Amino acid sequence: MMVPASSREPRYAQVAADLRASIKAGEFGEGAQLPTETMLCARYGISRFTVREALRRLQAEGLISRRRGSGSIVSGATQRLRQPLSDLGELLQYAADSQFSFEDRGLVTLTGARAEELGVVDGSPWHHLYGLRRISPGGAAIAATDVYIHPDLSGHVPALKTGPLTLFKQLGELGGFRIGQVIQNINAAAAGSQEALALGIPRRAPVLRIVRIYRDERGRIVEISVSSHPAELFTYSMHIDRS
Amino acid sequence: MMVPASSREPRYAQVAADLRASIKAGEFGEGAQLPTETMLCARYGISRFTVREALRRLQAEGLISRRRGSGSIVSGATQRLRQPLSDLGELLQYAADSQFSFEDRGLVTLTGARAEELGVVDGSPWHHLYGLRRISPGGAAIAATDVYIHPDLSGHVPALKTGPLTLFKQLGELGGFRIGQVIQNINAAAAGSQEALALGIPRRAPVLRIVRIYRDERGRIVEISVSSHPAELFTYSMHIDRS
DNA sequence: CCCGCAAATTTGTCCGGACTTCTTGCGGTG
DNA sequence: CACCGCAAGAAGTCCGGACAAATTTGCGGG
Repeated sequence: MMVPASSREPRYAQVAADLRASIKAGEFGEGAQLPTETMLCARYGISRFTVREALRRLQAEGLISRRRGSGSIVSGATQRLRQPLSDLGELLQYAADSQFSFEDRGLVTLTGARAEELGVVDGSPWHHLYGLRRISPGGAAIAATDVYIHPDLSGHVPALKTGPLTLFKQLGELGGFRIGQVIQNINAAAAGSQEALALGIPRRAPVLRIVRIYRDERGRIVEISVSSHPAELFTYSMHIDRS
Repeated sequence: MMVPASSREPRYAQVAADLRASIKAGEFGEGAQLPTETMLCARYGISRFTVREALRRLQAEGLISRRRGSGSIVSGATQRLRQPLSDLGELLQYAADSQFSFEDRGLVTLTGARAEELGVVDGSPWHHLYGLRRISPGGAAIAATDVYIHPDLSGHVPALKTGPLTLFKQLGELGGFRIGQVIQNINAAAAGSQEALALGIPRRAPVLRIVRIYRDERGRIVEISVSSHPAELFTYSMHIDRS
């Protein structure tokens, strides 16, 4: 009703987007109560099922919290200060807010501990890229990243462009598949000498290392990235809600 | 029907638990296809709504992946090797698999950068505990943890017990409230001299630092914990699924 | 034997309704 | 004034049905 939108995306997503925009525009301040489910049904002219699906998304994003018998209230701003990256959209958005420049390093073979760490079969070949991520094109690097791309997609590597688009998204469009799942493994490590040089930090300084394994809808590994962030510059934040 | 169970928990949760047990018992191997939604409806004598809610939970846990037109398949075991801790149950379970011993350090006042890091008001008082987490009672420490408890709950601190139960769960039972939300902030840091000593690692060695802010259902901060894990011993793993 | 199209299968979206459980506020009672 | 119980309100659970979109399967033709 009040949400024309692309109509190619489901109704609940349109409603969620509309409510999200309202909240971010300040229409509902921190701690304010959202309209009840019944009221939203009337307002958008949709069933309660669709309203609940939309609210479920917002809750998963940490934007609202809901309590039986009480209502839905907007979560405090402090609770969503930092990068959540807990859903696919946010993960892609984070990448869009920064610039990734890389160079092609050709085929490599992953073996031994390195293969096990990345969860690939020992001795398998991968196409290796190396690059730096920055907030602004001229600024300091916030991460040094090794990327390993499945050799079946090697042909598309020359077409990959530096910029705000994620490599995964570009690969998906070039190869004709969609993102299915991302697994993130996070741990601490001491910076290697190359990393330290690239990031401008002392050798063996602590870094946050994030290994992301990207799979398509069939569960096949398409891309693996290993990012090292200087300890002071990066905090990974996430929330867990009841139910 | 086939799931008697406590009946105090919703039907979809019982079905989810039953399917989870079947999968972990090996009834459906890695990559195997689960019965279709219609079949599960018949098998449990429930509506498709309830089946879908159960499957939604399993998908959120990363146990299965689903594709329109294709079915639900059991995710690979390699995808759930490490600690996910992406839902409340898993977070509590992780704690239950280890032992936390602590000592009471009385009231402290959090100020300045420390207060900001933990997301509390500058100068507010908190009840401070300090302890070590181990896999087995005699083994090496896997984490050094500072815990800050809201002063309103100070009276319950003497009743807290060392062991597998989480402090939060104990506090909830003592204070008569339930868990609502947990926020986790993860970053890398260099071990301080006290941490290094307690964990048996070199000073300034990299550690994974996890700050967890526990809130009750009303959104009030009840407990904050700051855990430092030796880099080699701990990897935080999580998955993100489409939709 | 391979390709393309149609049909069957399976999950995704959406509706309307009913009942349950929890919260909140109101008013009556002691 | 403090306490208790009750009623209204709100989200949670569950049902049955319908259609849509994506995938797989099988059939028929080349």
